[in-house]
Amino acid sequence: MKRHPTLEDVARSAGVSKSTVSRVLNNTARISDQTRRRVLYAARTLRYEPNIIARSLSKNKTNTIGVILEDILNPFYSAVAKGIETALRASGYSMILTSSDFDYDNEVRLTRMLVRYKVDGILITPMRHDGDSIALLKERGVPFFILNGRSEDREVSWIDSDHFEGALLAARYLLDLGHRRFMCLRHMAIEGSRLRFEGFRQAIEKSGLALSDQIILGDARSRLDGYELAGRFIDTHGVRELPSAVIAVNDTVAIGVIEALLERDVRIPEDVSIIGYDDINIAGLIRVPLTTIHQPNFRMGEIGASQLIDKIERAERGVARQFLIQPKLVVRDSCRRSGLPAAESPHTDGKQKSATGS
Amino acid sequence: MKRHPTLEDVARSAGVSKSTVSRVLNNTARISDQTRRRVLYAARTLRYEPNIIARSLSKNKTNTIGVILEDILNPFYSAVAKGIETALRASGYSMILTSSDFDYDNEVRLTRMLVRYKVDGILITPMRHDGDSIALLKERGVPFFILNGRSEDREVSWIDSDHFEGALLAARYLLDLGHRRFMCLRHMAIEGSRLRFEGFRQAIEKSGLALSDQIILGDARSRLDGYELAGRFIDTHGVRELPSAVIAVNDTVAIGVIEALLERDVRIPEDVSIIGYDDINIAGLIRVPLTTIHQPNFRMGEIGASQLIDKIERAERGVARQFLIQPKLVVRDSCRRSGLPAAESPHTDGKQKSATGS
DNA sequence: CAGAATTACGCAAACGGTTGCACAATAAAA
DNA sequence: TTTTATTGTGCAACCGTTTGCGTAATTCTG
Repeated sequence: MKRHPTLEDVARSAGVSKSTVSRVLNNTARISDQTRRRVLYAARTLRYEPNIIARSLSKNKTNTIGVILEDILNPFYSAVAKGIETALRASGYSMILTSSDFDYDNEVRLTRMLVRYKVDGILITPMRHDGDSIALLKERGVPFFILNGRSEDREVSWIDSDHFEGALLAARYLLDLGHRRFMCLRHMAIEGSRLRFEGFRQAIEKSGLALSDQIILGDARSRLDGYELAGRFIDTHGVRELPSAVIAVNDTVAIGVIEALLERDVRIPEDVSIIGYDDINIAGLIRVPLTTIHQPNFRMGEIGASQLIDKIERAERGVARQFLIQPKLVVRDSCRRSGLPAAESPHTDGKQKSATGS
Repeated sequence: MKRHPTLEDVARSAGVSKSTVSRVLNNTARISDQTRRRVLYAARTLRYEPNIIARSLSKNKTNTIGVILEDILNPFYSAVAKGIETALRASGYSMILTSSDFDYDNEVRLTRMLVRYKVDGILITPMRHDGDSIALLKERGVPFFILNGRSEDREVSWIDSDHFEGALLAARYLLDLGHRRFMCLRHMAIEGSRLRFEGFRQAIEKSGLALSDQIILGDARSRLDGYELAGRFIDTHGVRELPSAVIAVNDTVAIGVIEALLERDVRIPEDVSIIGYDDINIAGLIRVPLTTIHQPNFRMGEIGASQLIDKIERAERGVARQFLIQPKLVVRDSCRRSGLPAAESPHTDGKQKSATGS
């Protein structure tokens, strides 16, 4: 087992004390040119690399931030992670990336782990804003920032898209296209997803329809969930029971649904319209280019990371900041007017973004 | 600034020494039931969380492994990362995930950073097997494992797919379909990608064609690269100069190419066939389900991580292991026989995997 | 019931850095 | 030339754990 050279080794080799070496390497005091040169030379020849662990212990600062996302396999979160990494790297931080896999206990466990690692701050997509994770962070005074979620507490900072509004946009769009019966794939364990469902419900009820007439399938978070839930529905109720439109809690679920439908020879959008949420980068590239609700994924990661760093470095002095992103409807090819014969599709070229006239 | 409770605090509160607390918490010595209870009680009420940094320094073990991938945005690597995380979590390790963005200097910088962090081991997708990253790791005796790459050194462990063979499969498949002129999007900065190009070259030359007759576009690694390179080609040379088939260094590039072609009203596969590499999870779901070469992404991450842990925990005793994965051709809808009029497409349902009869 | 073995716990050093303070050597001021 | 300020460096404590060693108290043995 080779031992890595330490400050002590460098000091010995340069004939000075540890403190001097430390000060030279960190440029933290006036050192004579002669010693400086000697120290640098020794450090270089020994290929000295400072032990960050020791430094962290001593300075009580790790220059590491912890990230807890719900699912790193979801392209939406990949992009968020990328945004985070970009911002962090620019400020000299690195990240410990973890994924709760939509499991609350996991999330709490990971939070505890990161606290133990003494990360300088945490970026988290919490499943509940009043859960144990947030509570622990508050108690310990660990700076944190909520991604893709929010909090009633005026003291905590977050960035979130307006899920409610986004879902309203989606539902209204389909309603405007004449759809009256929907299949909604929701996921009630996550706050944001619950809000999306609320948006859907409100749109339905405001337009005089009964929520009980809608088909609501539960706990869909991944492509597989969408695939299985939709597939099972058709296989037990038959294709004829399919409503004319599907609203999915996110794009990956939507893609799974599309798979299941196409496999059973249901045409999209001729037979069934479908709308997603997130606008993941491949949303426009799948078999049926997906109409969806856009939120700026990479940017959200970047903002979260830089806000967190701000908070860490300015300590308590800054006030909390909240960002509520207005989602946008992105019309592609997966929706069309209800009851229309399989004629002209409302194909729109490129990424025309527009809001429904409400 | 709140201070986190330390061993000392727990000890004081329980009326014992630090050592005792440590031993109780780690179950590392016989302790009387009475004291144990007192200690546990104190720890619980103080919400004590051990300081991993201090522990790491003391034990000279961080239980963290560093991961350097080329691009976390590429779904192939997302899946690899997921596989890694799964295996690590099962063994009580966590990961620092970083991405070199296909930049060699970045890779070296990140390696150095991870060495400083005193990670117990490193999983790396090195751009060169004889580069500075690997050299540093060897010199320091940091256990490492190469993902998606290999090394001539018998001492180093790696898992890689047989890029050469895979590219051969791809090229032969297209040759068998009657294609004679290709556009190849390659990426020479990465070893694996170079091998893929070599496979392509060999297939071309063995079948009596001239490499110089092929259109070779350089340094494509992302969807955007594919989109721009292909788009630019058409815009300068005209659609008529397009060959009948495209071979892309990976699926994301292939998807970019497809985008560019479709935008310019080139039909796939009627006008141009295209084949990718990696079989990322959405390869079958894009507008034109992509024929590609499959490699087991998640599994590769899992194997890499567990092999690395093995190496770490068994120290020097284990011998190096190499895994060469045989890639498979996955036929979907993006290729068809050359010269065939836009008639019946060779659509195959689902994910039929087959090798070409060579 | 004395001596040996075992049990339960504390002391203090170590891990590898950082940093406040002391102080010698030199330079500037009186 | 003496006093004072400045510069350059070392000493030692500290960050929060783990762990080898020592020892008092308890239990076992014959």
